[in-house]
Amino acid sequence: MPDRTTHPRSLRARESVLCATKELLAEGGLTAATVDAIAARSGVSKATIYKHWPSRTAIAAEAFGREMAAAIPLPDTGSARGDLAEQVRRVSRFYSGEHGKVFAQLLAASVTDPQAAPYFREYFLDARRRAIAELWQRATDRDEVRPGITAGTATDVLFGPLIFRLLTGHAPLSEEEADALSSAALDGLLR
Amino acid sequence: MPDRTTHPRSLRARESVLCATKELLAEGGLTAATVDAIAARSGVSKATIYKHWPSRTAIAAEAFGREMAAAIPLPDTGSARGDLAEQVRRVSRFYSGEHGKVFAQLLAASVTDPQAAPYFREYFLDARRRAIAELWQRATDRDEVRPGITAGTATDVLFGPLIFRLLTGHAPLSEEEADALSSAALDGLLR
Amino acid sequence: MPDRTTHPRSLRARESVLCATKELLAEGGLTAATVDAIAARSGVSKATIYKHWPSRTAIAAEAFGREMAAAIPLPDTGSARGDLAEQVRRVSRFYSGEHGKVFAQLLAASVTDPQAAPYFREYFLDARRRAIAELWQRATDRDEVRPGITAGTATDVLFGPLIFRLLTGHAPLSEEEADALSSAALDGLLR
Amino acid sequence: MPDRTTHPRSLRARESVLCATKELLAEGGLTAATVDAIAARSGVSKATIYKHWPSRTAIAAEAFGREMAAAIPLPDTGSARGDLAEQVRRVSRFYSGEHGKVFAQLLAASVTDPQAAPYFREYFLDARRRAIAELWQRATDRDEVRPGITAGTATDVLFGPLIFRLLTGHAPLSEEEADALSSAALDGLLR
DNA sequence: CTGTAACCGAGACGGTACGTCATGTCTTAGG
DNA sequence: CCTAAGACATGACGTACCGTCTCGGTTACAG
Repeated sequence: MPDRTTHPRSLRARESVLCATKELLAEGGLTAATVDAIAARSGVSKATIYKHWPSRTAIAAEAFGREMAAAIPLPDTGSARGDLAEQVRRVSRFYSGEHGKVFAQLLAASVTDPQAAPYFREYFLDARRRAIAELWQRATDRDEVRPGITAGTATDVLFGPLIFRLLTGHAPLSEEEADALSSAALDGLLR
Repeated sequence: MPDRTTHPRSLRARESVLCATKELLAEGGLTAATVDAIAARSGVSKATIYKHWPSRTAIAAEAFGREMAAAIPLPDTGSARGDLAEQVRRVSRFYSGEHGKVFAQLLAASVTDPQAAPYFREYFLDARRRAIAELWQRATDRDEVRPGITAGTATDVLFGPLIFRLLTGHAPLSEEEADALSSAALDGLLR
Repeated sequence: MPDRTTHPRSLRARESVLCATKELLAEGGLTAATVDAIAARSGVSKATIYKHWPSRTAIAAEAFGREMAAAIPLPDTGSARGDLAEQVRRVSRFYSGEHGKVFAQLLAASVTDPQAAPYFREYFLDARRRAIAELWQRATDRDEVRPGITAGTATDVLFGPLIFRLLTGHAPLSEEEADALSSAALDGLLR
Repeated sequence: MPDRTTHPRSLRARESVLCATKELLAEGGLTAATVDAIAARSGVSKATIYKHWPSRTAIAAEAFGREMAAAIPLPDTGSARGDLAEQVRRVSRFYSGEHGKVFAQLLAASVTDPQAAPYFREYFLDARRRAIAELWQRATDRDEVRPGITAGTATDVLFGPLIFRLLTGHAPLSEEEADALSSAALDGLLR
């Protein structure tokens, strides 16, 4: 976890590193975001980098996650079903774009690198899950959900399929496919 | 893809390599299945190995996939819903065990290593998907499925959530959770 | 040493190999004359090649030596001094050309590869030494030589410097230099 | 060329490598001085080694050359002829010993490996040539040399024959032979 | 304003694995 | 029987990136 040092120099270093990493990720994916490359471009030394993050994957997760934080705003269509379907569509679109590749690489790297997993979770999953939980709460309040289904279950049933496809590439991530998936899933989740 | 040479020496080499890899995977996961380690244990030289497979991940995918091929037999409970729920339970159990870790590493590695992806697909996804497609066909024949839902969609909605949890570890893969997921999913997939 | 098999197939194989090697040497020096390359170009299998020669260097020595056999004809200027000086000039010219590089590589390889040394000696040194010995005999007959100097000594004093320069490249192999060397050497060898 | 970094860590690494290489050369000749072996024995990683030297031959040249630097002290017999003859005898003795084999391997390797040639030249030839040039200067000062003969020519005529014999092994390097060669050569070089 | 202690950049380093290359041996099938 | 074709073990190569470390110079803050 970031130690959020408040020393001004530390702050500057953190900022430079995250910015450089963001650029490198955009240019060549996770492969290009070598620690050496990050150090070279950011002007921050490797020693300093390792004082702030436990591994390269962690840096990448934070850099990319920060950038993506507001990339997918929560929809508000008036109905829970509409909101959730729209959210699936948006996430699918995000995954199928250039960013999707980096996201997949990051997720894959987090499997291998246990030190980075918390970063990935913090900067990607938690925010996303909280967002969905909010939509789910709305739906619950409107009494649209089937009884006994938790927000966690709903999230996994709705977005797990997208992740699955993103990682294996066994099926497309088009809008139609996203709708088909969300439609099937929502039939089981909502009344 | 394997060239399935029928040359007897090639066969022996292939066999040794896959067997050694299987052992290494069992002992230390994908990390331990180094090309050097595989070469050392199998008695097959690195040069020969690289004549048969494009990368270490490809070897591991084939070795592990072959072993896992019959690990999850198709259930036959009499009803489509029962079959699919049971299959989700079995896959979940598989993922949550020791093998699950290796499977996750393999899936993650396939994201990074494009040369290995086809191997992973061939030895894991395709067989599994065919199995599900068969169950789905049974269900269709019994007129239990909701109209317009393809076997592919069903597969992803049922198993995507498991994969999602396996990779991120954000939620457990217990039997109860598996049932909760399959129950919600099946409500949307079947009549 | 070549076993000079007289079986017609063996002869054809030998011929093909030597010819292919000659071409490869001309194109890319000793480096290019890989056993695999020789086998591929000659259409003779590696097993057969190794039945006729003990190592790649041996093949190259024979192939190149055969070609170079008549490359430097013995001069006949009328005087021993003239003949020897001219011979030094010719050998120097040979060394400084494209062939010189290959010759140097071959000599170098023979140092490392003891199996090839006899081949190198047979196809290069012996013929050359015999030629010089002949010139030396002529000189002796004409009573031009200083007493007590053998043909062997003369050969080494005359040509050793050229070889030295060829190998280390520390000094040029121009005609002037050759004349300077032969002049100095001959002053010590002849009356 | 060595970068002669004054960084203390670099110095330590350089020293370890050269020392380990020296030992390996003594034990098994150039063949034994593998980069892997050097790295293993010196405790310096291969990556670091390749940061300091362009090739294994270069390391060997420096390590061996440094050791041999003072192995052949310049004689001072009072006369130029005596000095030079004695020097030829000493060099011949050096070549004919155990070190001679390594020297020959090194010279041969420098032919093949152009990156190592400068190292070989720097650590062997240049020092040696400078030494001879000094003797030659003494001789010139005493007015013992024939006119028009440079130190370079003298060096090659005196030592080329030894190198020639060392490499091809076509004739012995005994003391008598050395004297015969130097005698013949000096008759042509000095008054 | 200045001393001093923390901090930093630069980058060398050991380590581990990678994927490639050429050698010389050995096997198989075919003429 | 000898061959072409080529698979194989061996062993070294040179490269990449990781994460640690050492060094000497800066910076920031306290006295």
